[in-house]
Parts: sequence; structure tokens; C-alpha cells
Amino acid sequence: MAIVKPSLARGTRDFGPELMAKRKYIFNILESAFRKYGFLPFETPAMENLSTLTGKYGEEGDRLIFKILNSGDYLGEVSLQQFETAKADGSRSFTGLVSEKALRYDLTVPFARFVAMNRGSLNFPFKRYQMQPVWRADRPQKGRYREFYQCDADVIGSTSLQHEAELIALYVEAFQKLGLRNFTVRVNNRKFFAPIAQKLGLSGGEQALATPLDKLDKVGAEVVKAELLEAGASTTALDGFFELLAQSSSPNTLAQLCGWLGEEAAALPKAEMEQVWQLLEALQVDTSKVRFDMTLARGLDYYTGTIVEVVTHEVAMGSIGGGGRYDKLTGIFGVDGLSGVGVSFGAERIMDVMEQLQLFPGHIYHACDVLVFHFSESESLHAAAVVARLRAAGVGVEWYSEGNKLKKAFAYAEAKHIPYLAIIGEEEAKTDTVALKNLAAGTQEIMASSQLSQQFIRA
RNA sequence: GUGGAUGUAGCUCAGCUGGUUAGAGCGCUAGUUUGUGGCACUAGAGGUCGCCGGUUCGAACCCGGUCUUUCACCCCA
Repeated sequence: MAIVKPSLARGTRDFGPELMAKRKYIFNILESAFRKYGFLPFETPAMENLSTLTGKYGEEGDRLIFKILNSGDYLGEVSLQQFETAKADGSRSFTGLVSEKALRYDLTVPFARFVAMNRGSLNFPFKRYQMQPVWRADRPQKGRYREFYQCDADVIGSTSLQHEAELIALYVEAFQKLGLRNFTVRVNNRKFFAPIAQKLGLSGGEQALATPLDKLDKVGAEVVKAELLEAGASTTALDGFFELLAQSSSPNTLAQLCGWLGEEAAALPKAEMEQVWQLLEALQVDTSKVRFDMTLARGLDYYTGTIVEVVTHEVAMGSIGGGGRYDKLTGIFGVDGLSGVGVSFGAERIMDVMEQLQLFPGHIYHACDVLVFHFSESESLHAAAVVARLRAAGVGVEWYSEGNKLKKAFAYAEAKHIPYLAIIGEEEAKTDTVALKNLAAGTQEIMASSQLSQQFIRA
């Protein structure tokens, strides 16, 4: 077989022991936060039926789904006419002919699929957390991968705004536990969009508003204004709206927006926002980390109510978390009346942010407590006894196997961040002792083998 | 998916307008020190110059394609 130069598929990465230590550190913090709020673990397959995924993420999203080619003679069933048609529409209809499975694009849709399938046997409101990779056929950039982990917490089967408030509380708590200080949970409500679009006179409905609005902070007011004009907005209404946007960082934004819309039109989303806010305060959430942001839109089609997104101000990075309420997601699978709400943590980006801010504590990467080293074969049985004795006492031990060079054992232990080296030579074997060296301090002590485990149990 | 940049030793990078055996620092290996590292000194190993093709007497260097990474757009975690 030809030798292939080893390489990674585009947009993917390996996780060596050091990165794994960091990822597990993040996952452990998130997991304990999830459990603290009553969420239970849950997983779904990496691949779903293509029909489960398409149409849930918007047109752009559909394009980014990784499709899996059918097995066998997948071209045999395709007629020449179908082929020509597909060729004419830029291959769009072709995937449907040769692919019926795809890699999951997010964790929410598979979860909704599960709930719809198992509604009879679930205990509602059903709360689950899920930490698994998702795949997107996007063009990779910094902080943007084609395979990345999401950590989601969702509750399906309740319309209570308690869940919105609790999930925001969870966000604030988890990010603070991870060590992030300067971050904001942006909150908005999709129910504002229809009345705003109507007042502006947009023909395309709320989506015509959401897409341009979402990129306001990026492209600036003028560009957004131009796009909305093109979408049919009236000039006078637009001026009023941008006056609001110009001061959208003020704490009165919500009231101003509602004033502009009129009490009747704004009544529902306003009431929801206010209730969520009251609950946040009652839950003693640090609301300085939470901000109403009328420019937040979010791309995914399925959100219907409260939407949230988390950004950090300490490093340049896209959002590190996002979520919202979706009323009709299970409806697509034939089960109406099950509203859901959830949040997602972008593990990969959180990891990149924490890396840059050096938020990982130093102790998370160490293989075990002690490396046992013996000089020659004649001491190996004594060393084995020491190893066994330590492990029996619950101490993490690695037994060095490469030769008689103490120097190399030092380097090895250091590379794996093992704090202690237990040295066994002729003299130690004879007297049933061990020379225990603390690598960081450089101190060394001769002690009886039987006393050795005490050192670690104390520490 | 569209446009721009990038790619030289394990890592970070030199390499003058194309000209013989492609360099440095760090790291690695061995030794000074046959049982005590993190310092110093000495020696050494390691490169199809991303890949494929073209121009040329001659290409790491010029041209085309391709892949990777990266930036902007799009979108998003």
C-alpha cells in the first residue's frame, strides 16, 4: 500500500493528553453545574436520518450539514433525468438522491426528535444535558471548527419562564466557575420581531428584520439601514427605530422599545422579558452579567421566544454560548404542544478563550502521584513490591521501565508533571527502603517502604 | 460557497534580484558526571523546502493547479 503522509481532515483536531486534561476540566465543571440544576445525562447517535435535520437550521444551515453517501450502488437508482435536473440546480437536489443520513449539526434537533419519539414514556418537564461533538461543513477559521463539542442543557414540556431564568442563572454560574470574569449574557425575545417588522413595513416578515439586525455591531448602522430600506421599510419608521438602536446599551432600552412599538403590540414580549428579569433577581443572579439586547437575533430558524447568547469581552472570539426557546420543534416531528428551551456551551471556543486567558489551574495535568525508578534488574522485584503497596493504599503510581539512567527518569517525570520520584537501588532494596524525592522542592528523604504511602495520604 | 494571505528541521523562524553540500535558536540524543534532573560546555542526529506539474542550463525562490492554516464576507459554538 502506498504510504500516505499523515494529516488531519480539514477543520478537525486531535486531543493529546494535555488538551484532554483541559477539556475534561471544562466538562467536569459544566457537568456538575448541569446536575446541580436537575439535568440528567443523555446522548444520541452521531448520525441521523437526513430528513430529521434538513429544514431546521435555515437555508444556510442546510448547506452546512455533512451528508453521508449511501452505501452500495448509490448511483444505480438515479435516472439520467434526475441527474440532469440536479446538475442544473447546482447539485442541490442531488444529495437527496444519493444520501439519506447525515452527521448531527447540533444537539437540540436530535433531542427534539427523541422527545417526539418517546413522548409516552417521558416524565415532563424533561430535562437533559448532552455533551457531544457536532459537525458543520463550514469554512474553518480561528475558533471555528468542522467538528466541535457542544454542551447543551434543555428542558422540553414546559412553557414556564422559570426555565429561562434558571438557564440564564446556569450560564452565569458556570462561566464564573470556569474563571471567566468579563462576559455578558445577551437576552432578547423573538416575539418583538414580528411587531417591529410590521411597524417598519417590512414585507418579508421577521426574518427580513432578523438577518440584517444580527450583524449590526459588525457592519454598522448605515449598512443595516440600507438593507432594511431595500426590504421595504418606510423611512420615517426606520429613523425612529435607529434612534432606539443608537442608545440600545442604556438600561431603559426595553421601555423605550416598548414605547416605540406601542403598549399593545409590545405587550407579550415585554411581559415575558420583565418576568424573566424579576425571576433572575429573585434567584439572586448577578444581573450585571445579563443585558437586554434588542439587536440579538440568532440565525437558527426554530427559536420562537426568549433568545440568549454569551460573549466574552476579554478576547476576540465569536459567541461562546447560545440558546433560546423553541415552541414548535417537536411539532415538526408530529408532536404539538411541547415547548422547549435550552442553552448551549461551545466547548471548543471556551477552551480557546481559557487558553488565551490562562485560566486553567496548574494542577489539572498530572499523570499520577509518584514515579518509581529502579536501577537494575536485581532491584525490580523490590520495586514491584513498592508499586503494589502504594497502589493498594490508593496512590497513583507509574513504574518506570527504561533503563538505569536516573537522569532520564527525572526528565520523564517532569514531562508528565509527576511530583515525586521514588528511587530504588542496591542499598534501598537491601534495607527495604525507598529514596523519595520531591521534584519541585528538590528535597529527598530515605524512608521505609512500609511508611511510603503515608506521605501521599497526608498530601 | 466567494475573495485575499500563508506553508522551509519536532517547535519558532532566517534564506539577499533563481546559481554548488538549505541555516539559526529552542528541543532531541550522547558525553563531561558507570546512583541525583532543571545550569554550563562538547559532539551528534534530524529537512522529498506542503503536494503535483510547468518555465529554465539550473527553482526553497518564477508560473499554474491542489491541499493545509489563516483573514474578510456569509453564517455560527
